[in-house]
Amino acid sequence: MQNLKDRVTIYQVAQAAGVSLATVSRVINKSDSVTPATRKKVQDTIEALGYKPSGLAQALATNRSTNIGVIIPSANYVYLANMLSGITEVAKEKNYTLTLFTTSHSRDEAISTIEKVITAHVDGTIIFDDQLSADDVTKIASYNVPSVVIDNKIQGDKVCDIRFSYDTALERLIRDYYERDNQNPMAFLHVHNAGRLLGRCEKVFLKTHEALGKDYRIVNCRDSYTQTYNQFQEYFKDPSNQRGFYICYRDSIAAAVLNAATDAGIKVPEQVEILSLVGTKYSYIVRPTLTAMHIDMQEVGKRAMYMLTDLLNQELVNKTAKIEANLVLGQSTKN
Amino acid sequence: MQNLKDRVTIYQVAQAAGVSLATVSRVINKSDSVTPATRKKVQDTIEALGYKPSGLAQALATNRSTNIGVIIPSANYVYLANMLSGITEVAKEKNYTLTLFTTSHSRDEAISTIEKVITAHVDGTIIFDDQLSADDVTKIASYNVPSVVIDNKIQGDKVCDIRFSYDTALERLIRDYYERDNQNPMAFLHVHNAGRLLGRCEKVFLKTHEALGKDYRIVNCRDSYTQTYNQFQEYFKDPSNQRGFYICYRDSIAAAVLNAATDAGIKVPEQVEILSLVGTKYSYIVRPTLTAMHIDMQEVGKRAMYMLTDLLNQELVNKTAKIEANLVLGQSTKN
DNA sequence: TTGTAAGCGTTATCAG
DNA sequence: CTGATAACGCTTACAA
Repeated sequence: MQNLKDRVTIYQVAQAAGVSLATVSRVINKSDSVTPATRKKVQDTIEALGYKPSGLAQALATNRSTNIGVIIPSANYVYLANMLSGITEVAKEKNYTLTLFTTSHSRDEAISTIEKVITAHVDGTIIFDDQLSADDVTKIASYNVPSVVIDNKIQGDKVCDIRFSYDTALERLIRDYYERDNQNPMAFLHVHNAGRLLGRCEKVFLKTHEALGKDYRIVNCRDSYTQTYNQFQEYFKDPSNQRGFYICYRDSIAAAVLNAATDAGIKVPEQVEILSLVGTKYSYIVRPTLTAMHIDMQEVGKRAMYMLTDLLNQELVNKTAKIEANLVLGQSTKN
Repeated sequence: MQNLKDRVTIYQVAQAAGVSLATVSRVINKSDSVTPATRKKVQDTIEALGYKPSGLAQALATNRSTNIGVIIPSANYVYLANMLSGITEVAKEKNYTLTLFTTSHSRDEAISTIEKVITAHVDGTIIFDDQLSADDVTKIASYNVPSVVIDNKIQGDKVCDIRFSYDTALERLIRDYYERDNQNPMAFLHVHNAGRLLGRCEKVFLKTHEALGKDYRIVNCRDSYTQTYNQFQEYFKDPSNQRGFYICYRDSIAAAVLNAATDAGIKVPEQVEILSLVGTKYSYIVRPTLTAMHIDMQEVGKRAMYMLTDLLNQELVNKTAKIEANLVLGQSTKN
């Protein structure tokens, strides 16, 4: 244990132990070809000097940083935090370190993120970000960093993906609703620029309604609890809005609609029904509980990290994984 | 733009541009001493070849990784995600990259995390983790990596801290409660190993009750919504528990108590009052809304990152910052 | 089994 | 203003 400013280097250890740096290197890399005696000697002086190898130098020499990059729009969403948690778990198991890149939902940030990822010299990336296109991912891959991409259909030499499937569950839910002879049109809360996932759901919503020949509503709103809450306080003043089924992006938005309704004395689910598309644990913490589509994001994170390590070891068999969203019924819908 | 496997190096750029690598280095480092003509020539071939400098090599040469480590128990808590979000924002501004280290609430993980942080060669760390002691932080500092420590009183040559203060607000809240001539004893939900913050609050709770000569209760529970919810479903069956004031660690726990109460037909706040110590936005999403102590963790993250960059630039004036928790009244308490 | 020496891709100090 | 050349701390053939 030392207290000096400068790091102890492998060279100093070698000198103190009376061996060459190659031998020290062999010891820290657990190479077998080294006498127990010298191994011990080296280990002791490593201990005595408090030597820790420089990951930087190792990475430069081996061309492996044991570091993987995670690209997300922000750390501030519960479902992303859940995913991050799953990633960290497996990363630890596989002895990788994580570096975080956020794009703040902006294209400009996304561009500069790509640069950063490349100079950062990560061994691979996990990407869950709507700002990054297939071209961007290919560009990253062209610098020899493989990626697993979440919620985007991209595959290539060094790219695999994990896709979410909401289609079946969502379509069935819509059909079921009208079969229970509900005549109030469903409403879809459209959030501008909220990304692919919501976009795909909206498409399913539209298609299914067209197929059924049913009317529907699109309500524009923001991706913020407070703003949506305020908006729906106004919205629910109109009696014609006080009935119907509202499909919301995520728990916060659904909760905003839910609270605006109940705070205005509207009965949920008797008058107004609500669905959250991206459910987290908050869907069962609010009252009434929210009916929500669930995907275990922690599991997605783990899966992504496993796929990535397989990809890095060139032993990945399946280049794509599909994860079905699960409808969990709560008290915010009638059935 | 190239598609080859191996990275383009500075040397290849130099050769292609017909200059020495020193010149290329000057160009990418925006050194002034280089002719506009050659600068352009170099920049063009950099563009043409799609060259990105290796951060690894730069770090090794300059002894600066422009990378800071964040040490937290898990990414899976909302308030930590908020903090992370604040950190990323400033990190981006200051051109630092973030690497994430999680200790999973375990001492063993914490130990190995220290090793990892040191070999990772980060320029500094932000630590919000109860598993790391002052000694651990000092050890990290002895390897010449400065730290800002959150919610722990540690200062040193290269260490500064940000502390949370709950004492004043909490004590006043308790005194106010009994002055409103409430005779039902308050209850403190004790979570085993939940860390310093809760421990300090418990101490204030005990001291204030002793000073007032009031009875109190300690209820043991787990740091999990579901478990606490189940526990309190049982707990509230006992009529003697159906009155009182419950002080809970964080929103999830408070919501568990809240829901267990309301689901059992107990009136909140008329019969049972509830306080959350670590409030997040979920405290105003549940119904009734939760009275909670709030600290803006996003702001804490920003502040931490600012302190760290100041520390790194040796221009930090104040080695410690204190942040007062803010009591925000909701519907879960009477006043 | 161990040591020597040539990289890994930069920066930085000299001369020129 | 530009070009050699020596670090930076480590790994890894190749020799011994």
